[in-house]
Amino acid sequence: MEVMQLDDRKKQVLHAIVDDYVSTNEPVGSKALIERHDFRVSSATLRNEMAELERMGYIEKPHTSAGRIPSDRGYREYVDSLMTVDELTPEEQLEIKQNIDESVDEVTDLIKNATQTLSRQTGFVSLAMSPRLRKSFLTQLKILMIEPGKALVVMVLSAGVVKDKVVRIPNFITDEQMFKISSAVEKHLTGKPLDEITLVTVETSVTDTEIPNPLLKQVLYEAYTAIKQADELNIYLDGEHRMLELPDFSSLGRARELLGTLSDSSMVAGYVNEMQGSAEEKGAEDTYMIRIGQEIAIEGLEDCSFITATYNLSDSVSGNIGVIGPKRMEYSKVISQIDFVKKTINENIKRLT
Amino acid sequence: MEVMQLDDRKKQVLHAIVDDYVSTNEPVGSKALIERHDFRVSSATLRNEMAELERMGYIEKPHTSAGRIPSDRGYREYVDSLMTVDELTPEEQLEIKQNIDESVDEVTDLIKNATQTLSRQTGFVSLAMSPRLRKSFLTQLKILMIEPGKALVVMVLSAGVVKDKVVRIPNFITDEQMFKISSAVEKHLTGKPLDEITLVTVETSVTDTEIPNPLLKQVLYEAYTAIKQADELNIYLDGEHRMLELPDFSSLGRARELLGTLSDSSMVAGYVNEMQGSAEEKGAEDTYMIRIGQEIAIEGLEDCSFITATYNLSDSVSGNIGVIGPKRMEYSKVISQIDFVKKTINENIKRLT
DNA sequence: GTTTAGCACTCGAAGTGATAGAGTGCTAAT
DNA sequence: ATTAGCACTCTATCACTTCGAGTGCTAAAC
Repeated sequence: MEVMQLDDRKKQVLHAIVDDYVSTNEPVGSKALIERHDFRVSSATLRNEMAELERMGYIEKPHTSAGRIPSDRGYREYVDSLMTVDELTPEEQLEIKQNIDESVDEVTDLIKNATQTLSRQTGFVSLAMSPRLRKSFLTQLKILMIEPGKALVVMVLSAGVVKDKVVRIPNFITDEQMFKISSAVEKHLTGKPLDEITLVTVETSVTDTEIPNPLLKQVLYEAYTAIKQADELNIYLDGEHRMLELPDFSSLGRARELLGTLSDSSMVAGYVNEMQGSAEEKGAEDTYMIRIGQEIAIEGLEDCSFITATYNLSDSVSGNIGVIGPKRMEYSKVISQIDFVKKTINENIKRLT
Repeated sequence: MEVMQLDDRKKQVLHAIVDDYVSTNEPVGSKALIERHDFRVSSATLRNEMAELERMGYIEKPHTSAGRIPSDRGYREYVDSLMTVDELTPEEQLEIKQNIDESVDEVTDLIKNATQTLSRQTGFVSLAMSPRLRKSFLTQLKILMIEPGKALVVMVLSAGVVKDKVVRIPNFITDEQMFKISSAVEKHLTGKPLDEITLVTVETSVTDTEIPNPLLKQVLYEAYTAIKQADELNIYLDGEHRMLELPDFSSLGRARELLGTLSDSSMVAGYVNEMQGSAEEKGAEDTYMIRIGQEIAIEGLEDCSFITATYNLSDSVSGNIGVIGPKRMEYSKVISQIDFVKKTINENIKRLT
């Protein structure tokens, strides 16, 4: 595993091996390589090159007398410097557009829709993270009485998103009291970003002395939980069953492990969020995040790759959309698909806001 | 396939065959049967009985030299007249209670929670249908302006359920106008069951002449769609991945087919709803619905059984909760599990309302 | 008339070689 | 540096056998 640049021919060979393995799903040998690509050298030479590539850690053998398959490092090199990403054909673009456009008034539905489309198009599992709203600020907040003991907190956020939550309140609170509380809280919190709102902020927003303090406190606490809940991250996964169609997971054991892992969606959500965080630190906001095989720090996804992109609700509010598929995938194709879906989402969001 | 009552010994034999097959997952032969149960006869006699049971359609052979497995009809007989359903043990009850009780303020979350628990306990796919709200009536309806061109319709229904929907409205509508519309609509619709509210009902609810008619109509139309949407049925499925653990679906083909079918949840929803409808016709409201194998009119679920029970939000508002598992399941156990989960749901709903 | 012992028969599951084929690494010649 | 050639390795596959559980049937026993 030396530290050493790949010369041009090695790059060519690695490129060819990845391409062939992706399309055939069979370890590729020196002879097959010669047949399908015209290298101007013999298979023996290729064998030497391949032996070297293996020593360098880019490819590996399933067993002695088989061809080579790319290692994680091989895929990484391929993704980072070998492949070229093309735009989708107009037909492919149209297909995606048509699948998404029929859509609706709410951003959530739009995203779900897009995620489903993405899964159908790629044949893999797709996922979407809800927008990270912590940077968005409150533009409205109303607490409506529903019945004695029950109220609805409605919040409108700067990104045009509406959230609400039913909360329980003391039975004695009257309509008028609640109206007063609601106005005071709204006045105090409007314009504040969600991540700056704390329980203290909420509690100090009402100075009314008519309402018994313990009751008031309880109402404000509930309002606070509603606000915090609006800030929570949600993940949406789609197309898990498609993984069973892939030869990569045709062994029941692998399939079981994979779907088991994916069934704990909160774990995946946490990981995506972490990835996003570290990407933002590096300032690489608007690009893709690609994790291959072992790079994914989730048990059960060692044979998968993970690609996500970022969609934007507004300047400061964004979410992720992406794909989990087998390592052996057409990276450039999938990336352009995600890219186009992301663009379509962004366009539609503009239409909705 | 004669029409004929089973005599006592045949019932005993069928009972034993189902029990053994369910617990061993292997076709059961005459010898094994003798060993495990003390019939006071020889294996040869059993063989004769089994041959007869086969002629009558209760059991079948996977192939010539194998033991017998129950047919759909055999399971049906077992479920209808052979098995006995016991209560869960206190420990099992406790486990379920603990899993559900940590729960929350909203009915939706309660149901989801219970459904997850049901899947974990049975090891099968579980499902829940949202409450059928068409018989519930509106107790409140408010239309809140969010920003020019956008409003939130909030509905409170008799069963204590809150629904809302963001709608687009003409930009020119002012806050005061909207308030007038909202009050008029609310006044007119309060107390009406959802299924009696039509577009006409909504449109005739406002007689204000200040607002230009086309604008008014558009707002009312949007309000109507919001109400109709509240009425929609939703289904929630959980634990699909658990099916891969079952020996019954260890052939990748079957597993693929099953999960593919389940991924179209609206199809399952439609079927459950249909089942519920026909059960209500027969007046058998408060019992279980059990469908076995081919009885399920959904392609891809031929090897499954389908058991659902009914939970109640109020007298006239109910939903379903249940399980989809392999035909080869411990019916009595699963039924008591569903029963207990259902009871727990009902209790918790009382607490919430 | 029902029950039972006995037996020939069937069929899948599991094990065993044997063979073919793809691929490799190495050596020696170009 | 490249290439031809060859010995070697390993898997996949297929035909073949064996084993055992289970059946249906017949004839005897109760």
